[in-house]
Amino acid sequence: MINIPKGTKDVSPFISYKWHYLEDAVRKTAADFGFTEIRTPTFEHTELFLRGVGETTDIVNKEMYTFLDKGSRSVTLKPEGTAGVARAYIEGGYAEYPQPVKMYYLTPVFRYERPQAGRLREHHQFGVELYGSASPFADAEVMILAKTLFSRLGLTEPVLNINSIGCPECRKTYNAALREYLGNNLQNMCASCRERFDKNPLRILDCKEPGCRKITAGAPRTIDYLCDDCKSHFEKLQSILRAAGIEFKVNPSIVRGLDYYTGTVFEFISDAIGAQGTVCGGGRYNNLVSEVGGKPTPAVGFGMGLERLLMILENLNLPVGEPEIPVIYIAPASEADAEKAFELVNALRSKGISADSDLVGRSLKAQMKYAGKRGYKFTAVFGGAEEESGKIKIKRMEDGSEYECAVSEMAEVLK
RNA sequence: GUGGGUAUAGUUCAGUUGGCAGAGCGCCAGAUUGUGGCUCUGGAUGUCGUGGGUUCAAGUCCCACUACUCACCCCA
Repeated sequence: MINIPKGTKDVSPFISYKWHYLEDAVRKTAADFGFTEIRTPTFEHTELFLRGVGETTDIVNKEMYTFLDKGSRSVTLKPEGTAGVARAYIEGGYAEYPQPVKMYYLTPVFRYERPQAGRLREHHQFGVELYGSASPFADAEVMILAKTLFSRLGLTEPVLNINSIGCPECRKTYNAALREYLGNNLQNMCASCRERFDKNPLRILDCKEPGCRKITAGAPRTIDYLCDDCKSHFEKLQSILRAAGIEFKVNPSIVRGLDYYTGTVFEFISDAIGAQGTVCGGGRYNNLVSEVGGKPTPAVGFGMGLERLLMILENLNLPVGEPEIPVIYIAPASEADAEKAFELVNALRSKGISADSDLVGRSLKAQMKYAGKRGYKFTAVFGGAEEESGKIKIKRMEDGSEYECAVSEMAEVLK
């Protein structure tokens, strides 16, 4: 027996309708906000992620599925969706189309990690990317899109946390202030924080070690060191969100784990799915396009974990769609009627009515049992009597009521 | 990479001081020959995760390995 690779999941034929439900809601919402779909390859040159995501990040350092192909090129299964979109934006000359360019994607992403609740090695993300606008309205637009999707799915719960980590200019003065503050306490912090001190001190704010938390509790906050531009951008964003009636809280400890973020960062956090509560994370990344070889282009977007989203819906007993079962099951009355019933089913299908019939030679009673369990809305028995009279009784399984009509008119009746 | 828990039928799980492998759910069939859900009857399905050890005897005790799972780190 060969089993499924660690950290991956099948979507069985009995639950795939839940994914269709989610994906339909996602596509509809994205379309309503003026975003159109972009599809990029499942793997890219490794170099793209090194430069795009950042060489100091955990994703790049220890989580990528990287291998040499048969031509000795180093390629990597995408660990996130944004870098590939940036590459496509540059390579496809999207900057020559009317700006801003608003894109969304649905894609599998791959990270080599220890799986746990809400974390897989292959998971699926819905993401949006808005290129060519530096306005805080663009930041707000992607946040409102996410919030709208949640509401449409019946969710009030994931809380929007926002922060600003500043542009490279404010980052310089902030890092200096943070290092100065931490300097004396450095020997009391955990090993990884001591490492972060040199490479990326900002990340220390995100540490969950109780000892480090104590120390960072009074640490300088990025929002207190923003330059004038970043400050007014962040304030304007908040007033836009308030005007839109979007609840949020400013959370100075949100710093995000990807190096491309500048300025606004945000997460939608749920407490319905255990330790991995971030269902959506994103922000602004004005340096990404130039970092991977394009002209400087302001951009903002987010990634949303679909497995986590589905888990939240199920844990909160919210609707997750309906099984996709044909409208009607036609039962041959006896073995002799199998051929005629088979023809009838195919005639209905050719008129656009979804229908099924017996494929295993079961008794009529057993067929009804099957139809009941599988959840067909209607059933009808087809046999000698129906063939002679040209009439058939359509039974509504919900309440057992029957409606008689001509066999030749079935398709119209079922519509 | 680090730590805890678990591993028995398709699935959820019992299995006592070591003594014939079990239940619920599901699946298949039937309950006077053309109608489901309820009920009843019958049936199929096991390398007890793998390998070793102790013992007259191991699902049960010991060791190793593997897988799964939760948590840390980090992230969706």
